[in-house]
Amino acid sequence: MGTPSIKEVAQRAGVSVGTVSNFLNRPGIVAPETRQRVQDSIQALGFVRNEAARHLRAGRSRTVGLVVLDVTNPFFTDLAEGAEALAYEHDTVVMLCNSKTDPVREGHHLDQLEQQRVMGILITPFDSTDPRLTALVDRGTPVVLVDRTADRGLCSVSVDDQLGGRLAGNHLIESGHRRIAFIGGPFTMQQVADRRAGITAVVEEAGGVDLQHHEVDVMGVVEGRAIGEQLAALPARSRPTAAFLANDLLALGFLQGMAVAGLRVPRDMAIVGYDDIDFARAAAVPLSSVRQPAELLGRTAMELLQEEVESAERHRHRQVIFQPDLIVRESSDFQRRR
Amino acid sequence: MGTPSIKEVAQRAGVSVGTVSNFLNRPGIVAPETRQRVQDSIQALGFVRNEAARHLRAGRSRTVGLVVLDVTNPFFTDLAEGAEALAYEHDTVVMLCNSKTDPVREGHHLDQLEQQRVMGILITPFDSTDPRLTALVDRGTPVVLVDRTADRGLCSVSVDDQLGGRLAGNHLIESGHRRIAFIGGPFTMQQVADRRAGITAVVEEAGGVDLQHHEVDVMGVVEGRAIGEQLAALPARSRPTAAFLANDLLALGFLQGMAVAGLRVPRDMAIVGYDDIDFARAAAVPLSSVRQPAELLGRTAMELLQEEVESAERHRHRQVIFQPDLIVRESSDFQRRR
DNA sequence: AGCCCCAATTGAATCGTCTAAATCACCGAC
DNA sequence: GTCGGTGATTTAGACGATTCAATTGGGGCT
Repeated sequence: MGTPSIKEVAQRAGVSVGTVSNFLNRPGIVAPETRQRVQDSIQALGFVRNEAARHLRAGRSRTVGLVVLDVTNPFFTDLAEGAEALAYEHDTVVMLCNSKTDPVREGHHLDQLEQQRVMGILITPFDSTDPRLTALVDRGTPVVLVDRTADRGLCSVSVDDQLGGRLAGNHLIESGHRRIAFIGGPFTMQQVADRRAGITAVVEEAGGVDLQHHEVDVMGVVEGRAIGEQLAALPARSRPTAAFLANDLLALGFLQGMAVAGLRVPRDMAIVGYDDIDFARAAAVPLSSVRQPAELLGRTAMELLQEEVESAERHRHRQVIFQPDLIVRESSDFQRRR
Repeated sequence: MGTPSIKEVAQRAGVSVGTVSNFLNRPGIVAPETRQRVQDSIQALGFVRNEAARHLRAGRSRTVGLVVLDVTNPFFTDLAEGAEALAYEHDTVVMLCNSKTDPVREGHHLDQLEQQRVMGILITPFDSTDPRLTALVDRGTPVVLVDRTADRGLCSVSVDDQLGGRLAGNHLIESGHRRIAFIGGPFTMQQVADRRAGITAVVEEAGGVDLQHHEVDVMGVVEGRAIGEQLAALPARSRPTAAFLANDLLALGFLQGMAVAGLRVPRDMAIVGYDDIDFARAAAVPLSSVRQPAELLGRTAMELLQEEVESAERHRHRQVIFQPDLIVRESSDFQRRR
């Protein structure tokens, strides 16, 4: 009635279940005409392998969990793309989970993934020091941090966010800006904190530059626009002349806010975003942005995980760190006279 | 060594596996102090239920596959939100799969989901007549079409796309537009075809209106902007004065294209989008859009699926159809004198 | 004392697949 | 004609949780 099992396939083909299993896993050792009979039987019955049984038997699932902060952010889908590409080569499936920057949702997803005994988890955690993560590892589920640097016993793949912040800051300072806004949040998130630390450092080194900080709960277009309108409403004398946003969605929103308020970009307000997502380039005013190699991040994270799974015991955790690049476009391409 | 099983929990608590299972599934029938002992044992060993084993025994998984055309489109994530909310109430997990409007990827996801014996699949298919879908159902995996109307033996949840097209078309015609562009694609996709049919119908009814059609491969911001720049380059005399875009991402891109070309919206070009995603409202020029109840769609689809799974045999497939609403905002709010 | 009943617990069978060891059939060589 | 060998196939447990029929141990009642 339900889906046929290997047993029924065997029966119809007049062989034992072992042979069918061999056909599926080691077709080479099955005699050609037997192979044909089994093949026909599978076809006729519409047999589909039962992954749950395989998994139970193997003790390990063939899926990898990928938990990201925001699936609507192209940065994360590009990242997922990279991870999936490599997973595909390893005959492995990726289960995409959206935590929406909410620790409760994140926890729920982790629970589910652990119950499913996933091969491993790639995660951009809300809080990378969460003890839950190491607990997972202790109980046998490998975890690789993505877009976060691990300090303790974990693999991680990240981009030097401090450097990213410095690149953006230097660029704005060199363009003559003396009042700069940093916008991002929550500040407790490591990436945001690092980017902020980067620009803060160069601002202090430069001297005579005023850096103000604006925190948001979620880094989306809507929030960016709100902050943009808020800043635009300030009198020109005290308003920042440049803004560095901790991701491109914020920056795109911010840009919209400027348009609504009638401020020109970059003349009245220079903008630098982060991630360099595809439509940063396609924005009304093409957006300067700190580029991260999203796809490579995802691919490398999956690589580390596969490595960890395969070499098991003698695995040494690694922290891979990539360098960001500043891509200057029209939104910040304006020399401000002192 | 690996994760402890129910057996080890039982041993440590000095009870049988049956009792541990009872504790997990029907705690009420376990004596209070036994319950405590089992609880302690679980805690001490860090026991985590093995979903694969439950699933194998139950013959049915507790996860539902949700295959969407584009996870970066907020319409689909809102939809996913609705589906997940209801899934949560049914103690069920949603596996989000992104087909990226690519039939090959879609097929791969369907294969994986079937091997996992998911409880059911919610899908916005590339092609709703794909025989693969009915094959799935025949082999025992319930399928609910989302944002598509099923003709044959399937449940579906959709929005009246022809009506949506009519609403947009009427609005533009009544505002005095006589040269209108419809932009979307691929035209083979049912929703796109229906929206186009809707506006085509009202255009024909009105008479004296010129409707031109532009097809795109993928409905994203980048494509919208490209078409926008293309139309903006036409001489004002022959250029359409209004555009109806088959989704909001296209419309947002189109709007950017106008800004780049220096055309004013809505004076030089009126714009109506589709889906009414959150940041249609937040765009530089707030976007008129045909609203679909995304979250409700997702929730209802999951409802139909749960219903189908539970009532099994005596289930009658249903096609739920919602009505769209036109939300008029600044991007089309301009009376054009004839 | 004998009986019954109820609550609590146990034990065994089951789900579908995989694997290692065992069996079988067949062939050629001595 | 027997032995060894090879290649193909079968058999018999696992894997971990669930379920249901069977068992145990008290109480309460007559």
